Amino acid sequence: MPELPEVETVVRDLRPLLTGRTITAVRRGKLKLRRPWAAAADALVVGAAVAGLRRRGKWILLDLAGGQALRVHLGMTGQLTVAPAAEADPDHLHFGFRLDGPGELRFRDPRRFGSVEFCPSAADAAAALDAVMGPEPFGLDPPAFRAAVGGTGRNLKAVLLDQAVVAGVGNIYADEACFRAGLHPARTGNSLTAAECDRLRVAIEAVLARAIEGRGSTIRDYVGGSGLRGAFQHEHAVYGRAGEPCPACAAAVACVRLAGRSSHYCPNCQPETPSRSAARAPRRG
DNA sequence: CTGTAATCCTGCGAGC
DNA sequence: TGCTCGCAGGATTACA
Repeated sequence: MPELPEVETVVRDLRPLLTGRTITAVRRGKLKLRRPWAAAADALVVGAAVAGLRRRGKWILLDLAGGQALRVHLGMTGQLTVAPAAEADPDHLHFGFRLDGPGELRFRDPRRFGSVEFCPSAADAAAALDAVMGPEPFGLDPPAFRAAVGGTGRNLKAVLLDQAVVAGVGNIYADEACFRAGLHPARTGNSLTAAECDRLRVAIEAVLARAIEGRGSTIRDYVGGSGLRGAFQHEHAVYGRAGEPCPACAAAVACVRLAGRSSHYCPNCQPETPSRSAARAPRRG
């Protein structure tokens, strides 16, 4: 499932492949995606050069030289790749942007939770994202983070999934961050001490940075912009490992439902009722 | 302010 | 082996 590290990997892969290239034709599938593509946008995109790519949370903004943008969300199973134009179409292909030269930018998405939209103004599109999304999770402001987490009675899982608190965290990295911080995901934000808030903030940044280094987690469908799979799933401490031993203490990883999502944790390293002896972050090796 | 659940969707694995 | 069924979940919305 593409979360921040996966989306960042796609952007980094695609940037050198797309920047400076011109879109020469647009192919579109018939099936609807999560958000609509305006039919009139086909003509506006053809002839446009790609000025750059950026990521905001789990969103991708593909800037065009004329000041417009394509806004992409990978949803659950979206794949945004550059492939040889001569390569046969895969199933579930929804967009093909032919480029000058041999390549084609393709959007494939079996489950169709993703979207590709044309934005007349890249600046407006970026501002719209900023308006609803919290800060990027690198270089978070400690007091602001403490205020956001400590000021709510929601559980940590819900808080971390809330894009308005921190942008880009999804189910996998919410669980992994809680594990690294030694915090039970059912703890409420306002039950955390300042030190625990700080630990959580550091854990979020660390796990996301490490996951980017591993090119993200490929659970099922995810691939980067060049079609390569991720490797960070091999480093998951708790996500998807219910019943398996905790890497820190070998206790069986537990799975409960929080905020409507499966939530994995170590009952030993992440006690629900914090005690002084157990309130230490587990080590990962 | 909370939480819960439905909505969108297909693939896959478990169970029989 | 083939069927059904439940689950996976990002963002949004409705409702309790």
